[in-house]
Amino acid sequence: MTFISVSSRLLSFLLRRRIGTSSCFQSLSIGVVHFHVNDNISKPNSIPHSTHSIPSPHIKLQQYLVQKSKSGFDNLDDALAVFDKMLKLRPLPYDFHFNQLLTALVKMKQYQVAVSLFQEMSSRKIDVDIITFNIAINCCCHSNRVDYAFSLLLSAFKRGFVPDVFTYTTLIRGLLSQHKSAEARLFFTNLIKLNELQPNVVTYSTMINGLCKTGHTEMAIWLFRFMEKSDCKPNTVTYNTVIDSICQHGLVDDALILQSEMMEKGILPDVWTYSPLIRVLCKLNRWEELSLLLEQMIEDMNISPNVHTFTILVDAYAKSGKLDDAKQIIKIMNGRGEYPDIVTYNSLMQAYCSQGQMDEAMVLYRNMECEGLSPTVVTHNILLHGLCQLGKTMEALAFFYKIQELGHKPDIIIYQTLFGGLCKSNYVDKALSFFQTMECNGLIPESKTYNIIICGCLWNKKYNEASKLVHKMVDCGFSADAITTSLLQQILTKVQDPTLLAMHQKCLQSGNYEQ
DNA sequence: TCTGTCTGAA
Repeated sequence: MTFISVSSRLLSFLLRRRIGTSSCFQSLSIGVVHFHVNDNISKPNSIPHSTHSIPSPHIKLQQYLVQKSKSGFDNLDDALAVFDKMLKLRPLPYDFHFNQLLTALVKMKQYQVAVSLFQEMSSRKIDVDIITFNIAINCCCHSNRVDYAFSLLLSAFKRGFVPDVFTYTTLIRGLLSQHKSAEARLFFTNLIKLNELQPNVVTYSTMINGLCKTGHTEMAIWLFRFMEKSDCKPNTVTYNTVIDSICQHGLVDDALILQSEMMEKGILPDVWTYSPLIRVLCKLNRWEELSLLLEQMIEDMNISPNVHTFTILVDAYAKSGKLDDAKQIIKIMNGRGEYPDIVTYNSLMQAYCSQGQMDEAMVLYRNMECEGLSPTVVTHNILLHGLCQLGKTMEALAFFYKIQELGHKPDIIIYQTLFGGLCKSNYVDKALSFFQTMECNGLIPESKTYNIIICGCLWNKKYNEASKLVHKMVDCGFSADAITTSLLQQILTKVQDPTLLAMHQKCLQSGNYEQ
């Protein structure tokens, strides 16, 4: 089956299933919370089961915090104002309330603020429990301060708290997110050996994900199989983690087998299970299987694609030159209440650019801003690349300056695109001068950066500049890629220049060609 | 009230 027939089948299928937008955006306005301040600083030791004995401001606070810990505060100042009021409230709110406030901050990803509030609570000797510690430890890990997280573990011990499975799972994730996978593995196994940790499905899934992400896929699969034999069975998240990792390695058949396995065991897949599979099937041009999988997902399993899933499809259509189908997908998304975001638009913009429809891409770029979507460095790179591909080098250069005027900092990929465009139009001197600017701006060239500009120099017969850059590149631990090497060899068949020969020698010495 | 996948674009 061809991509075209799958695409029309899929489109009509999605159109048939079009649903209205969700009407669940009800206002959840909460009245102003009034706090009373008195001088009674006594605090009950345990949370009463009946609300009769709880002062009214505490009940309001509880209701407010329950809602805010689910939805998050509108802004940080509101959260801080509530914290200040809580500090003045007498009797002091329960640790439970402070935990809810900290949880709300976590929802807002205000990890460092949460840690500051925890410190403030500690300095004021406000009662906390192991959950407060767990939240603070988690915040440290999210702020890449796993060292501080461990020092909090130590203070928890000192204060007589017994760390639980949440504490240890959080710390294991912290270590893994800091690429300390050996330490995480040691910590995990030692805790089990010492009987300090009875891992639950989250602990195992965390460990498996960390192993996958740090390149220890085999170990991850071993742990996954071990789990299957244990009392703690893998759940949807565990399967999703492993399926995603297998897909990342392009082993879609293994991933599909695992997906069937989970369904046979009665573990329900979700949108996270399907998205990596859809992505890899698109990438491998296995359209027929893609179509079947989408049908299974939407019709059999009643799982609705989300913005990520749709973007994978938009991107697949865009990359196959099916611009109309990509646009059709966006219409379907709107109809289903899944609104395209910046990533979706970037894919669409790329489709316009690859079709040479730069004007359309620019219109989309401007409209997008009207819709409140802010362009990213990726957006700018797509447009810059589009202009360079069309040979509109001066326009590309103007665009490059304009985005900086608008306050966007170019990244290494933007510079690479620019170098490629300039070299292609024989403005290699300009490229070399931008290369210097780039380095002055603190951006460190990567292998690809060097290779692009070296090729540019070679094309333009700037052999001395090319030679200097080859030496610099090799000294930085990079090597010539296949394109640079073959270009060099091609030139050498015609020109027997000693600089070129030395350069070629240097390239050969630098190890395997990077593909 | 606390822990996990968070997938999509250059």
